[in-house]
Amino acid sequence: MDSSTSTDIGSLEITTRSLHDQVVNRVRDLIIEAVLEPGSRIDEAMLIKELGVSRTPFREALRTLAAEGLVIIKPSKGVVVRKLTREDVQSMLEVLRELERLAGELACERASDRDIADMVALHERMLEHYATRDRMPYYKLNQEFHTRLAALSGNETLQEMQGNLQARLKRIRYIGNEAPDVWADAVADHEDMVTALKARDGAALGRAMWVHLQRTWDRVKDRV
Amino acid sequence: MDSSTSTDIGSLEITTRSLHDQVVNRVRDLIIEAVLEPGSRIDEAMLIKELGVSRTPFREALRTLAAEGLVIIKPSKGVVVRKLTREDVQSMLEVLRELERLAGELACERASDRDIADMVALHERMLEHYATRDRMPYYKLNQEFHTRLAALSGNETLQEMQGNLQARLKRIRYIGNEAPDVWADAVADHEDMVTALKARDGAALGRAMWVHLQRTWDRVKDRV
DNA sequence: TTTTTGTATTTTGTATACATGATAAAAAAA
DNA sequence: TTTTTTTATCATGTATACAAAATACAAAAA
Repeated sequence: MDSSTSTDIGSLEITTRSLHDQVVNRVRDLIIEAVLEPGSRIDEAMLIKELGVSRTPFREALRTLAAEGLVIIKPSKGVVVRKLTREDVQSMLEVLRELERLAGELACERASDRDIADMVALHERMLEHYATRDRMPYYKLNQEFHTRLAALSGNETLQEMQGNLQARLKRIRYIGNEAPDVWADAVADHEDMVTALKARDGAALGRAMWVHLQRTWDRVKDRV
Repeated sequence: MDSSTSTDIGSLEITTRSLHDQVVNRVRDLIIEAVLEPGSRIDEAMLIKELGVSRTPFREALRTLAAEGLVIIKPSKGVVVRKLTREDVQSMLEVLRELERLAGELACERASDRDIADMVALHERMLEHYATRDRMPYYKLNQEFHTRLAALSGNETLQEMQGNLQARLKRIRYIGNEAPDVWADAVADHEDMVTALKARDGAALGRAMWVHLQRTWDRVKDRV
């Protein structure tokens, strides 16, 4: 073998992910960050030039994103970024609420002490960002908190579906956290969650997560 | 306009679905019916000849099916039909259980009297097939029962995710119904559901559906 | 002026060709 | 004979070319 691959140190591997995967992730981010605006048409010719790929992997990527519910492919018409209606958001949060409640219950049964300690540490870092009112880092850790709690459920399907809904709702959630009093409520909710998790009280954690997402809906429902 | 389109009678429109959609549905059925066996490699060259399409729509279809969780695409290696492990099935049923419980609760709130009457009628048709031990037609109506109940929830996201899990588990469920005593149990479960639905007792219906799916797991867990 | 009809242009859908990486087979070395 | 290395073959990934449909535009008729 040649010298570049002979020194095979752990995480230094060449990550030559397929173009498909790269395009999926790139375009997904563009949608989540609203660079590609909800409801707007995706100009294939323009984007493939921008991304420097051919139509084949790009169109395959759109099929994947369509299956994830982020874009709508209208046959022979084109592709538009999915625009969430009020009903869409409500139905997603209604489902996400149950998924996260279940995640909370299962996490209390299945997480290791170490896992729980990590969650507590994550929560404390969130509190620090709240103290200094650093919205963006708080927001990112918040996403991670929910993602990791889903992981602690030990249920892959749950994790997958929670991740999917979280991606679809990402922008919405960000919007919902703008008012300061709302932020304080969210922090209080998290406090309840962490308390329940430390006590491994599944029912209480499930309830806390359910309530948290119910409040999320209350917060965002007037803005969609 | 010309004469063929001037008489614009409702459902007479030309349904020239894209090759992509046709291939997705066709291959999905092949997987569900186990013509393409779990764990087996999908021979692209062979199947496109069989289906009479070119690689492009076929490969796009595989991306869609991968996103649905029915196949696994291994980069540069090929595509295999996803083989469900015991853990996969358990995690799916664990989630499906909660989704259907939620569907039951919401259906009691949101379904019209007409909807409920239709469900009861469907149930009665199922009983007839049970009386004559016609397994296949019973099985098909059973699928429809669960699908329609999800629809009555009025929650599109729930419907979508329930449909997805149902598709992934289709074969498993069929297997689970083989023993006659098991079948009797399932019928009894459905009796409880219909009773609760008629009374619009959301909590009871939710519980009945939860229990039904819990039993599904008990039935199939030794076979996967 | 407005509507209709035909035509040009653009966009989308599908097929095919080419490139790259993986696997299997054969040849060379141990 | 076994192992290694090289080479050939095949499958997959990507790009491009061609076909068909949709849209935009212009000319003709009302």
